[in-house]
Amino acid sequence: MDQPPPRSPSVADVALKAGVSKATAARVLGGYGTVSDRVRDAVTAAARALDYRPNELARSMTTGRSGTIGVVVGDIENPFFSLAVRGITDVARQAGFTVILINSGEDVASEKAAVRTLLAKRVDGLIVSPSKESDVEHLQEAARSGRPLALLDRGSEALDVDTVIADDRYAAEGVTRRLLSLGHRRIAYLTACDTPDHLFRTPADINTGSVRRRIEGFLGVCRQEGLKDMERWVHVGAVTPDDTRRIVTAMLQAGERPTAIIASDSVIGLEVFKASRTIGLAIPSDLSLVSFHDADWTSVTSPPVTVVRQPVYQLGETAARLLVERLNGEGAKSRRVILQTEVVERASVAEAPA
Amino acid sequence: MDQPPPRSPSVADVALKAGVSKATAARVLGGYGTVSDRVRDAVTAAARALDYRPNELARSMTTGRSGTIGVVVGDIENPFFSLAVRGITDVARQAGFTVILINSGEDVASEKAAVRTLLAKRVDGLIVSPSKESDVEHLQEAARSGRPLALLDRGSEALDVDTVIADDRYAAEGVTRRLLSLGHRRIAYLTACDTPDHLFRTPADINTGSVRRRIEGFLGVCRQEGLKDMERWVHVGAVTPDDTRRIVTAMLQAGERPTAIIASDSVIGLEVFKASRTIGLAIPSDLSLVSFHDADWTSVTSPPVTVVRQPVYQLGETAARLLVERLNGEGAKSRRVILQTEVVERASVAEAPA
DNA sequence: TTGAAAGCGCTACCAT
DNA sequence: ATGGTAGCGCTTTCAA
Repeated sequence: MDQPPPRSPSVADVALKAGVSKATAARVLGGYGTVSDRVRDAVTAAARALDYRPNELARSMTTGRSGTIGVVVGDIENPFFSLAVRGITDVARQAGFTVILINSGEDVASEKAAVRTLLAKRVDGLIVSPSKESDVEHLQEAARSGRPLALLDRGSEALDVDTVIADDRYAAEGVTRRLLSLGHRRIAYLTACDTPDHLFRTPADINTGSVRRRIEGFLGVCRQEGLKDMERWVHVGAVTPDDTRRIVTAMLQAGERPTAIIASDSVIGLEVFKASRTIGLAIPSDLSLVSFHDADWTSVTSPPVTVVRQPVYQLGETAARLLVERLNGEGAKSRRVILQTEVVERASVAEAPA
Repeated sequence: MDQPPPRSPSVADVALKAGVSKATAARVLGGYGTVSDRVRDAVTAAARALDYRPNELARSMTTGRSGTIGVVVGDIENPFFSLAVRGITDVARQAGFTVILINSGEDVASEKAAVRTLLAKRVDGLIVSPSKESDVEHLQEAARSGRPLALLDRGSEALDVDTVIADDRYAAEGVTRRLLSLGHRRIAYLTACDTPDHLFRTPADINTGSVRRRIEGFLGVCRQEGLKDMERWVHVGAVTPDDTRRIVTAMLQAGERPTAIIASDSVIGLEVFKASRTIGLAIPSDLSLVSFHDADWTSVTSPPVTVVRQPVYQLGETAARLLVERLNGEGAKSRRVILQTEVVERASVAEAPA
């Protein structure tokens, strides 16, 4: 009548019940080696009777593979990342891997902790969307530890690892040229990336690779067209919707307000849309708006929003595929994949007001 | 000059280098037991020199705790789930747990596989948003296996476990009454939940708890008001945006079309919005729309959409908190938490057209 | 084809 | 305070 410790049955238990050795039971349970049909049946029956469940932990201990990949993104709540993560999980699952997800909040310290945790849990590989391109020693370490690493949406020159990004610079250049051709001269770029003093001076201030490239593209085209000092139109620190609202409102109510705004992601784009409406500025007659990320709602607003469509799902999918290939021992040198974007012209962009 | 196997250093290695026993090194490395300051320093130094990384897998093997909780949701890409998952991960992280995420695609078979995988990986606990209330033996099993389970957004009478849901029935009743009072009689309810023949007959056809309760509320109020046979206005199978578009278009172009539509989530709501616009039906004069889930974009459309605001983040947060408490040995009997919703009246609802 | 035994890296218990 | 040692559940030689 005493309670035996409710330990779940192990191979040893199954072996005992099946009347074979632990090794033999393990062979059929683990699906390796060779066993006679009779023994296989006996073991299978015993396992079923005992409701045996393999312990992946123990398996991982000896094989050295955990069947897990760690994913670190800024914020799963952001539709950009949730879509990318969907791409990752789909590929991972199909390849027999499971995904551990950690949000970094775009904070390097958290990101480091996340990577450490993941490494400690012995993930087989990592997919990281590094919050800072410059601060990557922890990633370097991960890579050196022998665990494959793939970078998502943001690269790093310093890191020789598989990388999947979009053609951000090119996209920004295109958008900027279009705006310029419509007569816009006061064009603002608004990003969540922040600097210590919340001020922007040079692209070097921006640590997020994808965003830095966009700003470089934006600034470059402006310079080409003879516009100078456009740096003052780059606004950083739109971290939360509240931040964004504050920044946009200030910007739009200033003496010399922008005639066009480029939003670095759909969450920011939405806030710009809201704020301009609140202030009473009409899009696109008073203000043109272009947003990165073709979020699903951007086509139903009035007016619908012109966006840079990024292949977000594929970004995740590709990163996962590269990683899985590497985990399977394929591929020698690291690959950098650049996925193409596309500008979806809708109705939030018009000629600059006189 | 020969390569020693690039095995990462273990406690034994650190102990050797520090000139202490394995047990002692383990004590400082694991942060348990007591050690002299001198020894602690020596071990710490050795660990640093060797770049020692604890192996959580091994630790889990002996402690029986993996520091991981498994989460199974329908689709992380759906803003509802990504927000709930954010709530979960925030709480989990703070409590020192890491999250393994699996999408079920609202498919019971996938859900079962997911639970099995998670159990095999020896997660400490599970949070599941069960795709079917009726089909829960795998969850029963999980619960019986001694690993705590918490249900998210959907309950099950059959399962005596911690559950966090919203007051769906109440919300649906309120929305229905409001519509009725505005003269609507042809009110459609549109959900992603599907039935084998894609036809709805009775709430018992709907296996997703939250949705079934809403439909019961909807139907109940209608019946109360003397409307009969409202079952024919319940449409199922709006799984993908394409499905939704097809269903909505057919419904709106039928001889007797609804004057109001209740969308079961924001993804569906968005599609209804798009489709009605495509068809040329004006919201709210020709068609009233109410959507569940106060997605961020619902306030910027023209007209803005009236929604049932669910405390989605808190749903996840609470589920995680209940689970963590249970993991810490607190709480005896299972708790069911019902979070309140709120109808946010915007401008997509008006009197029924004559 | 099957079995015995070593060991993965760690914790935990019992001595000292 | 420190060390010895027995496992955790599995895979993997090596023999038989």
